Amino acid sequence: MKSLGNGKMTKRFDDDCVATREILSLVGDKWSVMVIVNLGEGTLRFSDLKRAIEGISQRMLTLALRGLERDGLVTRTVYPTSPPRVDYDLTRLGRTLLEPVSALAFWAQSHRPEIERAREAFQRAAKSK
Amino acid sequence: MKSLGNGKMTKRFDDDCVATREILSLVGDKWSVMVIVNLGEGTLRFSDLKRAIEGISQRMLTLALRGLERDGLVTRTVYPTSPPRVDYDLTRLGRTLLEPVSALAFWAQSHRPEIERAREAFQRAAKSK
DNA sequence: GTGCCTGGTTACGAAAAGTGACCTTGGGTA
DNA sequence: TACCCAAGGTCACTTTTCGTAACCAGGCAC
Repeated sequence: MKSLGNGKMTKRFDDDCVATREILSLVGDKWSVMVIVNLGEGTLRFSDLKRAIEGISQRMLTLALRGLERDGLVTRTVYPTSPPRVDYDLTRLGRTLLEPVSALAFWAQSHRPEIERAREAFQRAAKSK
Repeated sequence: MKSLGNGKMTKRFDDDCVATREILSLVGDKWSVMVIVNLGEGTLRFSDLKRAIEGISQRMLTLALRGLERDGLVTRTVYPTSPPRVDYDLTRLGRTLLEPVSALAFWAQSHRPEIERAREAFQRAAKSK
């Protein structure tokens, strides 16, 4: 993703823009990111993930996992034991995503205070306006 | 974002999980990502962005820009000319986000074919099931 | 049978995304 | 003067998606 070096850009990026956006929206989903980061540690079961990702509901976790599975980022392995047991893992492709996604998560964590300050400042500015 | 090295993880990450998620959802928004990547090139006007980001509507661009402005990632400069002119720029903080976000956009572009193949395979698997 | 466990699915209300029409302020033009 | 345009929005409305709470399957234990 180098600069296009003309100060106007637009055109070259445009071509892939729609498709890229579609893929980004996969990643952009906050739950998916959390799933990927957690699976970066290794295999986890459905209930592990549910516990690990604070605030996620069963449904949202299911949807996130289905999406990731569909896109070939996560594998789903069912053991027909009782009670049933389902393991989730990152695929090779999923692991390639781990690095950029972790970088993003790290950025989010480390710049959180700055962002919170900016939000407060914005609030104040909006109020006094 | 290093491994927690215990194969279970969860706890340490949990603490910041909710807040991190909130910040990720900012970035995760596909339109915001596109705005940031485009502004990485330099100053752009509202209409430049609208043209550059294929498929975005006026309203969605406005909302994305407001969100980014609120979070201190972009600045908005109004020139009271006629017709009015509004410049958008990344802030220092916004530029720190450029690198991880570009990495992600690059990942999305370069793995697009793989993901598309995975989706097709998933479709077929679902159909035959 | 009743209850409990995991890993879901369904039903439904709330919130957000997305769309199209409209507004404003000045300038050009006919 | 009346009309139209351009930039950068906003508003009203429709469609999607999110999120919650409840329920289901099926094996085991009591």
